[in-house]
Amino acid sequence: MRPPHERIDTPGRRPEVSAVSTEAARKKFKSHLVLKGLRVTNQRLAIFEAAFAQPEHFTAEELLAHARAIDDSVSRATVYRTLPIMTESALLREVDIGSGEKYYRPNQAGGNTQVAQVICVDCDKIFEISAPFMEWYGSTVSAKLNLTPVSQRLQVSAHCNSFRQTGTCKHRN
Amino acid sequence: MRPPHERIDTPGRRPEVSAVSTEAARKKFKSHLVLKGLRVTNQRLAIFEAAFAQPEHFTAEELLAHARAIDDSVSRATVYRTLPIMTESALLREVDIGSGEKYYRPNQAGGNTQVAQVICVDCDKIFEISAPFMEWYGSTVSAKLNLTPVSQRLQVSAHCNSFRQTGTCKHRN
DNA sequence: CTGCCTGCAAACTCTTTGCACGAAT
DNA sequence: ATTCGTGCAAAGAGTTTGCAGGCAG
Repeated sequence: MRPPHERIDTPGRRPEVSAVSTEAARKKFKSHLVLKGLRVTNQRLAIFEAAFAQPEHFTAEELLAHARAIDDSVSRATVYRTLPIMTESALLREVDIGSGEKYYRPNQAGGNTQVAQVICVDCDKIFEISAPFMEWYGSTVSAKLNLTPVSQRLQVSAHCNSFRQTGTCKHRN
Repeated sequence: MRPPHERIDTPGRRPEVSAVSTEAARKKFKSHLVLKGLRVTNQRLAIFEAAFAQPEHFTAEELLAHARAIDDSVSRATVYRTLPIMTESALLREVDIGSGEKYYRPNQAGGNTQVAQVICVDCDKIFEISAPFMEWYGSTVSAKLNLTPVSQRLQVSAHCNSFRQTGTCKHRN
């Protein structure tokens, strides 16, 4: 097997959410709300802004904290109610690494949806790698079972090499 | 990409846990307990037997029910305390499909540990497919990030084609 | 006999939900 | 003026844990 392309997001090459793409996403978010007959509330907007200001994957709890910094009336319940809206509209991707809590991340404009994750088991830091072959694999395998593919995920758990030596991970914490 | 080999476990070709392999596993289980200084209790044995009698992936709750049929003194707590012992000794594999509860499955003797899952989102039925390239992928990608690979998982979520038509899945239920 | 193992029930974590009030349209 | 959205707190699901008594070695 030879993976088509690969692009690794390391700290030195982090895809920052630029102001322009955030603006486009904001528009898309509001449109989506209106289209679905949902209301454009300050809480929903604050949650949106907080989500798109995150440089890394974030949890619901982290999102709550940052959203409250923007609008302190935001409640945990509203965060949990807004997250599905944002994932359904493809503004966010949900990343479940099997750690109890789910992570979220703004989707790139291009809809770069075929991504594998490499997870540092020492600090839960998530690296993402473009892996377009996943989609091909999903289709191929589903076809053999007479199923219609919905999504696929590929995750690698790994130890940080510096952890063994220093006892801590430089990635987070 | 061209996956090296593939083997799909369909109902017609289900890898039954044969009596002989169960016996080998039972020996391994007892050895493991002794080696770790753990005690060989009736409850642990009942849980082992129940696990290896399952023809499909099973949950902790299902395992509890079947273990109780063998020894009705088995408690939920002991099931949850025994599962890690059995996964650490590689007798069971843990399969997390992100559905709230974890699934388990006896490991094949050969240590067929590189398996992808295809999950029917309608009924949660889990198909397994040998995918040895996962290991290669994990190593390759980890190396680039200066990490040491621990494990990898590849999962495809899919709709059962018959579900759209009949409204039910023939796989389970 | 000693100390690990057990069942019970309470605790825990993350997420969802019922309800009455409040705000967007 | 409606009706949907909200915060609060309680409920829920799956899993873990503290404790006192029980059984393996």
